[in-house]
Amino acid sequence: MASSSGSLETSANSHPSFTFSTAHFMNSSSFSDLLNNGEDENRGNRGGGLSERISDRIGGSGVPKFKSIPPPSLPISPPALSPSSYFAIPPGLSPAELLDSPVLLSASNILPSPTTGTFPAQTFNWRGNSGGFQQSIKQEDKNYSEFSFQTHQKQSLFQPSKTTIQSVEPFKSQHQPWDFQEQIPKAAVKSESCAAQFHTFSPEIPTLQANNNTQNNHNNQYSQPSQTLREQRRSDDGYNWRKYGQKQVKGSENPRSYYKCTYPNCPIKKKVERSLDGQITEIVYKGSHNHPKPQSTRRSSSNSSQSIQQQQHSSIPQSSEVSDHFAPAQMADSAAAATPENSSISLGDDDYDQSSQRTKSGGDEFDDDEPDAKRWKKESESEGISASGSRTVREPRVVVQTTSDIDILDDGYRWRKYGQKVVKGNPNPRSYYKCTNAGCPVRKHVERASHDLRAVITTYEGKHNHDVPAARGSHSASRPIPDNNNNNSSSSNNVASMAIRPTVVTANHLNNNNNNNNNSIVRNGGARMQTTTSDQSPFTLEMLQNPSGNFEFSGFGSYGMSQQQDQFSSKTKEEPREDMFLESLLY
DNA sequence: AATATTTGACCTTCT
DNA sequence: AAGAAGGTCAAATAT
Repeated sequence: MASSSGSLETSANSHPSFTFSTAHFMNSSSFSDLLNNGEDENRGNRGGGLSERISDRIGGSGVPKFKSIPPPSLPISPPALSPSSYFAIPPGLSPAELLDSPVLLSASNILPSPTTGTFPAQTFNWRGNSGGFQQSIKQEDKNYSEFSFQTHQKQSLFQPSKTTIQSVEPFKSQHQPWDFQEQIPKAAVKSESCAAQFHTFSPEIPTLQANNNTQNNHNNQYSQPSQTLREQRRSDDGYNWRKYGQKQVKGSENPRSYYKCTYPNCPIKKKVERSLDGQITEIVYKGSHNHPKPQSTRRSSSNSSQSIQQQQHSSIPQSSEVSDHFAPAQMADSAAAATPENSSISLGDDDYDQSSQRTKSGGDEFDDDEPDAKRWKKESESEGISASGSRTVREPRVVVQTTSDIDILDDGYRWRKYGQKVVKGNPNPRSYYKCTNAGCPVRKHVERASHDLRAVITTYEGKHNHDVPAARGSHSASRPIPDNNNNNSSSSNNVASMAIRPTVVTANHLNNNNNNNNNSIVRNGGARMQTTTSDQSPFTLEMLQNPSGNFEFSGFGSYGMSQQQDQFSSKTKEEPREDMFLESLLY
């Protein structure tokens, strides 16, 4: 969900086993730690931190430079973990098997998304070393890792908002499971899409394994710089990319290249770091494609859009099964667009279909790492919200709604998550959303209070220029049209005139905070924002937990598997989870 | 000529 | 407030 990060990683040193872990959000301290770790990750500790850690993990076997992101599993897993939160897959057992296993997700200590109330995913640390190859898919969303994997046919899947796939080049001679045409072998691929929420992932993991067996040969190619960059760019994931920048990032000798999908208006971007010898050390996807994969690629037809379509279709049912909170329209959208989030870790086909990002995840587009604030700013500029600077105003991004990046918030409007970031002063990630209505400039971001995870702070920016979308859920239908920001005339139109006075508002159990909250303006990078906080108690974390402190798995199921929604599931359709867990805090 | 890449400058955010 | 860092732009250059 909104902010979760997940990881799927195989480490060279580890035994041939897979470890799945769930984030333990209930423990605020650990949660904070987790977040902090994530933040560090974003901050660019890439330089040494990760490498060192990796080296440690690999036993100093000379894992070359490979930057970045620390294995999410570490940070995510608090020392004192409930045995139930982890489980190892014995050698010989493939992830696929696990995926089909009814066992899986024993959600524990998971904190629901502030916006959707859905549970952030479970961290999914997957370590395997078939041959000492190390790779990882992790989310940079640092916060919670969420990695989607199918536990059961009807189990929900989680996908990382940001997914990173890392591999260590040193293992050239060893098994290298994934055949990333972009020389990904020693690369880290992560998705920054912020969105990611419940996504299907099932097919991918198995594929990875399969590839593992068949792609050893390909590994060699990675070490061969013969392939031109252009070829690589076009082939890697089936999409066409245009490089628009390159920077030398601090802490690494490897230059980082910035790419944009060449498809018109496609918002996805990716960052690729290559070692001096040209090998990719890290790939970070941000956002999601709003179009199908180009048909013409050097890839085999099997990898073409058709297969993608199929893949997507296959995932849709799962999504629907899993997440009631996704509206039909969203589901449809998800089907139409091949997005990292949707494809999740589709490392399957020879291409790891996207970043498979997430998400974040990032979902996203954002990232984490991504200076969401910056993005926020820039997007605002592009939409004329607050143009500043001499730069040319960019056109509004074309946003494609996907199941992964859209949330229907309790305020009745449809929101698309476009970013997430851990902001200073609060280890909890702030999710960024924008109204999906075409041309509507309203944005909002939601974050949990640093000192009370149950408290959610929602900040609105702008004013809707349209009515509340047709109700897709019973709630919004009957709900009065909220006017975010504008609950009351005085506050509505002129946010700027509002006094900065954060207030705690008790949200209605069903309707929420609806923005009727007392809005207060909060400075946010110059942008005027209205902050609303909901305080609510109907739902508490405790309610979600079983006596042992873990969330009942059944609770999970309710989110996505049943149309009959219980309190939760019904709520999942709308963001009111904010209300659900609310208790605001602001000063 | 069209398209893609390079690269220095600019912008924003964070410390 | 200033500097550092990351991200993006866009003119210049290359293919």
